[in-house]
Amino acid sequence: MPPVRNRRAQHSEATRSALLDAALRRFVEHGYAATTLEDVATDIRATRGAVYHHFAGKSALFEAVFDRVETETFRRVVERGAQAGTPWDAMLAGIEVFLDRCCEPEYARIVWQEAPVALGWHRLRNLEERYAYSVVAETVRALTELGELPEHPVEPVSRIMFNVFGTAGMALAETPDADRGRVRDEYAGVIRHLLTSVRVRRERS
Amino acid sequence: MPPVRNRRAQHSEATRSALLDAALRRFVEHGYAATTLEDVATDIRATRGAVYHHFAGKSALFEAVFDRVETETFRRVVERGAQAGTPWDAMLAGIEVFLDRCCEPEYARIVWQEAPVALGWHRLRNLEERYAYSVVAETVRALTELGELPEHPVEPVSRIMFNVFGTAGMALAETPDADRGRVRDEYAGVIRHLLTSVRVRRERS
DNA sequence: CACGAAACATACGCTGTGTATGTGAATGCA
DNA sequence: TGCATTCACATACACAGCGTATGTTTCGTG
Repeated sequence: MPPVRNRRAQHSEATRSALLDAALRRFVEHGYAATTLEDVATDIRATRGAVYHHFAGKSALFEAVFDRVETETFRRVVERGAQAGTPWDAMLAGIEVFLDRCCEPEYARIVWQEAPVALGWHRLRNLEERYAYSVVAETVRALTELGELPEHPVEPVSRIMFNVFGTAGMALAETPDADRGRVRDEYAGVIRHLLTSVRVRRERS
Repeated sequence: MPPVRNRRAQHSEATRSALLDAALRRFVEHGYAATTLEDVATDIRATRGAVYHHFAGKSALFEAVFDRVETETFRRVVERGAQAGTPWDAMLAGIEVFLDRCCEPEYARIVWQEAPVALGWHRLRNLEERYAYSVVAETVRALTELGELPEHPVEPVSRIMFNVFGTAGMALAETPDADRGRVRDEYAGVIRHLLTSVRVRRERS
């Protein structure tokens, strides 16, 4: 089928969105390396010209997809966290939301499996600074200040916690649908145990 | 300078080794994506033909480099662990060796930064099964059986621990030489604290 | 109703991988 | 000792896929 010729100015935003949808699907199903811009374009009956009109290049397209997925996740986590009573409970609630999100293939694959390949380690690190990591770091900072976490430099603690969550994300990304619920709960259990263990037990005065 | 023509059968192994050396240096200094097989070949005054004679392709070359680096690390960790009295102390000692190894740029860059890009997530996971992860998993299994670690499924606990170590590796990979000692000790402290916290405290009977 | 300008499509070049083929030196063998 | 074979590469070629430069259609605007 030949490309459609009568795309109008008003459809611009729709085209961009359709490209993001198509790219997301391709990246999730076949991975970053195996998807061509040609593929993405023809999926919406357009050409690579359309892609390069809306995005600076292949990795920029991935970044846009990544941004969409991460922003949505970030939103959900913060939303739920705000409903909790204490910072500690906010964190626990946020983890549950996060783990649920990791059960959706699009999140797990894009963020934890493909992103390192597509963006390279440094770029990814810079991006995460704006999304998930910033939330974790802020939480750790607050909890340390409240005395609920032991006195350690915030940076390594945050990095470690961030990657602990990431471990669950990566694991769930490759778990078959049938087992995903069980594995999710296993990780939830281990993480809760871990956090409880490191939580500072204050003496009742 | 033109390629050398008089390479003899006896030099074959030397050529292979030289290619690995050159590749390692290139991958560490410029990253996987930015290094060409042409670069690697000319570094030892050969052509890409030599590379394709010894290795199946670019990613296979990286795998060989990866194997070299990981095997050496594995060896050191196990060696030191064997000297410890108890399994728990063996683990702690192994962690110290591992963190020292992470301070060497070649290890941190190859294993923690470039490997995901070069091999993709799945391939890397399969490889790690044979190296670092297997050691961690075996340790966790043993410690759980001894009752030193709480009763959790071995798989998620091992994955999480593995990635906690990985966090330190990644962090050290991008830490400037001047700060590396300090950061190393920060991570060592946090990890020790973490492990001590989750260790099962048994009642003295 | 010319006249941009947005929103693409088409055409091209270039880099780097992989592969197929060529070549000289050593080695086995009659 | 001559010749064939094989190893260890070098050379040459094909091709995929990214990026870029340029063309074309449609619509808003004066």
